[in-house]
Amino acid sequence: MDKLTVKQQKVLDFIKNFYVEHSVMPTIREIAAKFKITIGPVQDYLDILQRKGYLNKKDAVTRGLEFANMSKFSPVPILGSVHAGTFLEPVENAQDYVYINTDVTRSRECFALKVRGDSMEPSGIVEGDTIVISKDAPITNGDIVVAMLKEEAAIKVYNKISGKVVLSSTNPAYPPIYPKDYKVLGKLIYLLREYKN
Amino acid sequence: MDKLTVKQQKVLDFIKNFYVEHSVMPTIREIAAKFKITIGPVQDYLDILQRKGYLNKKDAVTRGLEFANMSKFSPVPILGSVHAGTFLEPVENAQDYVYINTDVTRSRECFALKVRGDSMEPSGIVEGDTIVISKDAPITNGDIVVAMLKEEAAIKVYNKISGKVVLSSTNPAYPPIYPKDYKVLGKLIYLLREYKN
DNA sequence: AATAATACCATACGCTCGTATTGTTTGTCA
DNA sequence: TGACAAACAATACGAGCGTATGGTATTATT
Repeated sequence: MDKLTVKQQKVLDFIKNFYVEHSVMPTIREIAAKFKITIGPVQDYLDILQRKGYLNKKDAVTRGLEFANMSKFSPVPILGSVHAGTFLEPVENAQDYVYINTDVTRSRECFALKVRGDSMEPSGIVEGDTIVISKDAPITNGDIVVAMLKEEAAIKVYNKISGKVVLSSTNPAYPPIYPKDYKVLGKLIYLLREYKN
Repeated sequence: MDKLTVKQQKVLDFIKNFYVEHSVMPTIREIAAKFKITIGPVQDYLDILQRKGYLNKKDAVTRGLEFANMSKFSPVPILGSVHAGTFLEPVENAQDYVYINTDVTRSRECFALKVRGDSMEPSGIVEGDTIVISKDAPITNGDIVVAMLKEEAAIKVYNKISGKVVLSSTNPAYPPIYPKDYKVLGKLIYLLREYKN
């Protein structure tokens, strides 16, 4: 990536700060006003910042600038909670979302769950955590998955050993399961934990 | 939060999808075009979605819609890593950021660290996790903090019992410390973990 | 000394934007 | 039955937008 002059860097910094503060990109004239210059040179700056790879611009779209390497966030619905490593409870307010970097979701279909219980505690998944599950990521041995067992859903470690599927908890208090009927809802790809107060 | 009619929900969904796809909010006329209606009713929809608490709108700002419960993200610099519960290593690329919901940081000054080692494994903090530290959140007994001990930094549980400060790991392999010289760099407020393939 | 890149001014075009206003139709609920 | 909300049409206004063009002055680089 080409280096920027001091002024070019200042323009880019302003755009970043503006975006953090307002959550929209500035218009050309807003940038011009900030630096007390006319819109002509701002067009130059935007051309340069594009050419050097720091920005993208959507043609003829107001506030249509984009940071070249700032990934986008997409809303992932929080569908329910997995309780005590056993059953899944739907959440009432289906409008609840957690916003995840698209680098992580990679445009896969995802949903999120709240963790209840301690069945996965030894692998660092504890009560209250928000876990993001991808519905269509490929699953290999050792992956952590959410699986339906009859009418119950649980967070388990998936292993297929010589054709036989084992679903195990990392907490030894819960014995491994060799299920006849099961359906893997998805694979754990991300975890969020907020420490409150 | 007031319930939405089917049509109102569709409009809200379109706005969400548009945002995910284009990373800018649609204009009134773009919404109108999508539903093949005029801009009058779209104004009605936006008023309703605002009144019912799903959207905010910046006055007279093109593409100035905002999701009411989608908080903004602010960049938190990843300053280094905490290795094996003992020392802190600065990260070379200071341009590395993790984007955190401003609901979480609450405009507090924060930084992020990569976790190395297993000193906090029993409390669900494992190797590779990204932890977000607030420099100015109040600290009370039981909080997890990053503390400087002489020239070393570590993740520890903070407790002050009858005037005496104890810094302990949750992994019993590391004995608790009753430090003479120490400085608390900040308090753990958030944790991110990506499960890579 | 010549060339190129940077950093600026000035101005104009036409379109798109949010806003505002007035009105119609349909359905729901007290 | 009467009131109200929802869902739409039609149109007008002025401001703001991205774009384009054609300059000048300064500073590096070759």
